[in-house]
Amino acid sequence: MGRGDGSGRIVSPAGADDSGTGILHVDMDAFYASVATLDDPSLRGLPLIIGAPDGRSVVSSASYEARRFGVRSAMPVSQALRLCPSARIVAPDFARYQAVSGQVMSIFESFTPLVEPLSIDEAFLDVRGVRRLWGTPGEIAVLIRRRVAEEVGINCSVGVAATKHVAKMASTLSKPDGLLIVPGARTQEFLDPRPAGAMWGVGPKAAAALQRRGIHTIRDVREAAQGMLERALGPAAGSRLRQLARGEDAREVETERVEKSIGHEETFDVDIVDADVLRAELLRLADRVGARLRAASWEARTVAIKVRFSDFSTITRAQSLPEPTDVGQRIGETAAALFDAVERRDPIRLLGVRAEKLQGRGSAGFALWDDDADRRRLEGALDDARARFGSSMITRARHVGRGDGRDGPHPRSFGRE
DNA sequence: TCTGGGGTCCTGTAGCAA
DNA sequence: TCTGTTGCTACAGGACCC
Repeated sequence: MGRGDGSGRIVSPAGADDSGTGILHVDMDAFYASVATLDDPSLRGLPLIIGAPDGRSVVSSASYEARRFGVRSAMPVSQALRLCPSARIVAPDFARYQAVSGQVMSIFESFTPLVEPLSIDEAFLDVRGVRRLWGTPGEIAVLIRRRVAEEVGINCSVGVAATKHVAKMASTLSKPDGLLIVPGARTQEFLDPRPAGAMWGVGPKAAAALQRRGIHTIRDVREAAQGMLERALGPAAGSRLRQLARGEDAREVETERVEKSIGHEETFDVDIVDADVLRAELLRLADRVGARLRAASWEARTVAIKVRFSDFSTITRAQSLPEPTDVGQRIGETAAALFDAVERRDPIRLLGVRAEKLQGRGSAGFALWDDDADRRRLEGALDDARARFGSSMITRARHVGRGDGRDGPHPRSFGRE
């Protein structure tokens, strides 16, 4: 089956049976690399790696030409270059990806209002109610693929099925530039022979836990005793997986999604020991988190920090606040206090600050604050932060994902496609 | 070989109150 | 008053997703 490089691709013939379906999963092919090629046609046909060329960055996306060499997302760029020395490295341009994503999502919404963006480059569509307007789900999938190619200039793959889970699996199998339809009545026949690890939500750990119990295929999952699955994966995941293996997936396409946390983290070019430098870095991250909270009119009830040491071990610490806040200084003070309470003093490669348990502030922006004292305090804090951290007192890794200084609203995930 | 960044969800544990 | 149970919340860690 699909290994990310297009091998094992399965597509449906024209006019294939689409009875009993209604959910589409549309996924852009090698999205970042496709946008790079769109903007610079001389890159077409070349192995491309989207990522920073140096530091500790990883591959955000790779063209299919690069994937044939074994290059994969999330692989260190240095390793990717060893596998494919001829690859061209292209720096990511997230603002551009966002713009192209907007174009694509608009096309989806011209077919149905029931669009659930999953990330910058993929979405679920419920087309059950628009049959009279546009045709059957299979016909709509063909139209969408054509329009995305003609109007945006990039390829996408579409899975058509009765449920989100099966549609998602189908689009993965059809990549690149494919369409795979799984008629409702043939859902089980489609699922049964596929590896358990191909199921959405089964990562390497869960797949290994299943393998150890002799569960290799989705049929094995379906036939396994509920108790055994729950022991292997926990009660929630065990029971959910069994349902998915039976083709049962009642999740609707949801158009509204509420963010639950906002955070920033940074990996340094070199590991840092100096506590003052680290504290300053925490305050800088907290300032950015506060700015995003205010931009979104959210307040956070909990502040969490993440510390990754030189040996890659990672700890998190969190503390709830007496009162919710969107002020960077308050978040920074809490983060610094959490950091000071960490006893381990090994060199640190990454720091992160996250605002959790978000709640609406009920008003947007600075101007609506009615408390002048708060406003002066924030301005003072910002001035202080600018004075203290305005200059580049430490070197940081070049960022492949967000964390490049551009704050603002963004979809659920932005770093990798 | 040396592992980014931004998220969500789940589980286990501990403390607290009824 | 003490003990055990139950339920809730907070916190830490980990798996997973793109």
